[in-house]
Amino acid sequence: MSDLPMTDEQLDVVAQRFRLLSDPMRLKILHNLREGERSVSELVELTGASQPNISKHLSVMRGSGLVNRRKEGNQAYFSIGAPFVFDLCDIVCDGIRQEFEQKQSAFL
Amino acid sequence: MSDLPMTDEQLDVVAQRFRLLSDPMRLKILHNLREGERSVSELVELTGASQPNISKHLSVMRGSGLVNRRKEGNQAYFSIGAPFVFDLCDIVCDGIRQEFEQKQSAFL
DNA sequence: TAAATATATAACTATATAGCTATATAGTCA
DNA sequence: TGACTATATAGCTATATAGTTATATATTTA
Repeated sequence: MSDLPMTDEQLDVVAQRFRLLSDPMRLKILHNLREGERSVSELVELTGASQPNISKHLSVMRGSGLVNRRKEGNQAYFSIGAPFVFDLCDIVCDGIRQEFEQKQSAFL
Repeated sequence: MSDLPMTDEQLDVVAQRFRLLSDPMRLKILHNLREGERSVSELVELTGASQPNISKHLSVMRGSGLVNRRKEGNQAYFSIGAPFVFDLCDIVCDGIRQEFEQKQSAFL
């Protein structure tokens, strides 16, 4: 988002990206991929979600390049496709932390 | 989002933050606040949205500290409350750009 | 080949929310 | 005071989508 005006189309694309990251289960999946690739069934076990649910989230994220898929036998291994998501999450987490600190300090 | 496991509550908070940024009109408002504070009616004019719509978005973003409000007489001036949102947008925009370049290069 | 396993998809339901219209609230100025 | 302006909110509708169950597809193995 530069200082230049942005078109509505550009804003839509960016908003859609943020929307992908606005679901706790998708964040949970991404978090579990942080250490390396995982099969669908591994992610099902790690997250506690249903298999169709996980497959759907992976499909959506794959469509935007957020994750990659590697098929091996009858399994599908997914991995992080856009490492910058962790930068985003770190920034958000820092922001949340700072906000808590500000709220805390208001009571000192 | 560290390497440590995250609780479901933490994931919810982070997801909610991303959700705030997942709407084109809110991004448009934030973009228009980049150069400095604006009144509600200025934002109405700049964005082309309705006044209740703008007020609602501002209210939501204010609730999460994304924008600040300063009242002066009859008017309410809003400004950026969390500058890191622009870092987030820049990262997303870079990611989108890179993706386009990759897709382009696949046709060379 | 049949049975079992892994993943994907379809159809549905429930929920969240963006934007609308109408109205309320609050400040300014005659 | 009353008329006017700026902002906020309430109630509604339409839409998007997360999660479910059932089923399809595809691969492995007996």
